[in-house]
Amino acid sequence: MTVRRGQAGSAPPGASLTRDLVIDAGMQILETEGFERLTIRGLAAKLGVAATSIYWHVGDKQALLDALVDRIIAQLAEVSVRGRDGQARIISIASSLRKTLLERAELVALVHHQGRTAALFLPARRLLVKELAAAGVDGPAAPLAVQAVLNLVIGSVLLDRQIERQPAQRPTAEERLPIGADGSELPAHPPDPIDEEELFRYTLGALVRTVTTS
Amino acid sequence: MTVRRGQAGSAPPGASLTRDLVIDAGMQILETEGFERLTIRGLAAKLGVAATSIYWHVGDKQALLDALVDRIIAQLAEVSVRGRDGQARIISIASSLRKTLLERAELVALVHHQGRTAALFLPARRLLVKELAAAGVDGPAAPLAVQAVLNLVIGSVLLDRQIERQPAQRPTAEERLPIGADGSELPAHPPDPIDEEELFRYTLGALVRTVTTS
DNA sequence: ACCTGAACACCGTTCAAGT
DNA sequence: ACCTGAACACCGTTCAAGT
Repeated sequence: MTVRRGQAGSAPPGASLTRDLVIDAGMQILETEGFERLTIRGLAAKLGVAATSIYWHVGDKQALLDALVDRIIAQLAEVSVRGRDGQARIISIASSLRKTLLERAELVALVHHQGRTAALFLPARRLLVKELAAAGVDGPAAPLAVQAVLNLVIGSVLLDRQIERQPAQRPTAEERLPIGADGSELPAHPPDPIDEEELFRYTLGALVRTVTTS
Repeated sequence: MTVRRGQAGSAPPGASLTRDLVIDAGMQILETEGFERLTIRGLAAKLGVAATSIYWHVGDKQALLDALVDRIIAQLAEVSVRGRDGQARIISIASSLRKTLLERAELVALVHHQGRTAALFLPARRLLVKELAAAGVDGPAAPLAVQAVLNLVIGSVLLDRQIERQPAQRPTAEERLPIGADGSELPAHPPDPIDEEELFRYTLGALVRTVTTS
């Protein structure tokens, strides 16, 4: 529990600015207005102080982003495990992680952009190593299997975010050709919009089956 | 073959500015100095014209990025196919695509950021649909399998780029704990740096085996 | 048709100066 | 210790004006 300031406007009198308050306000801008709108000057205005005060409390913009990413990673650290056998538990870890990250896909994109993906995935990595060991997977193949699952998750989240942002990807002239140049009738895009959830489970299932039976 | 200007400095006299020349120069900045250094003003300076001339020839910055992404997609369209049986050919498509994209990972990231990933993957998608059909995979599972392979590739490329950029991800205090709080001895990061190529082939193999035997 | 400079509304950042 | 305004070096973009 930290002290809260008002949603907008200048600061209430009596509360002095702290590093945490600055980062709180930055997080709020990030979530409500998006990354592009997060500026030092805008952040200062929201707090009712001069832009240079930000530098005193948290440092330059990179330091601000580092602090925000630290907070995001801490928020997204929880992973749940369910299921009886090893396969089900591994799939449950990956699925719950994906679900959590999808709800904050913009923040995940920022974490990734700042090069902190490994830290974001650390709790899930620990769980996966444990579950794989319990399922009898060890030796040099184990870290490979863990990373394969994590890659699947982050790839899925990063792609899903793009699909949300750009529901109908702008087709170029070439893509609008009704029939392939070779005479076949291959549609340029999947005929039905693909269920990303189903797609994820499909690949994950294939991967986990291989991992636990080799 | 298009007319080329000098590497830097002002334009040679006699050659009038065209849209293609502007985009050429933009591409050059993108490749040699990176996305962050690509500015309208810098581009104009490189061409020896006023910044406002860029607007006349190609439009605003979004229009410039669109044109650059179109060109990148055209450049990266080639995909090769090798191998006798269906499994080998599908793996060869995915691997060659990954290799091509990895050589231009920064440009791929831009394409992805601009929401044009689907267009980038269109030629590979066509090939995959064809090969899967030849391998006897059809029905509603086919587009799912195709997209699963493509997701694997783009995920691999986006992650690999991050690893290149940030060889040692900045560890937080919590990550530096030598031993897990539960008493187990799980290393926070994979003990050996993972071979991304091997990782990719591992998941791809699992996926293709599932696709061609279900 | 093509190109210009001036201007506007922004950025991040530094720094000397205040209290 | 904490906060300020002024200033610097940038951005993208618009627009009236030139030829």
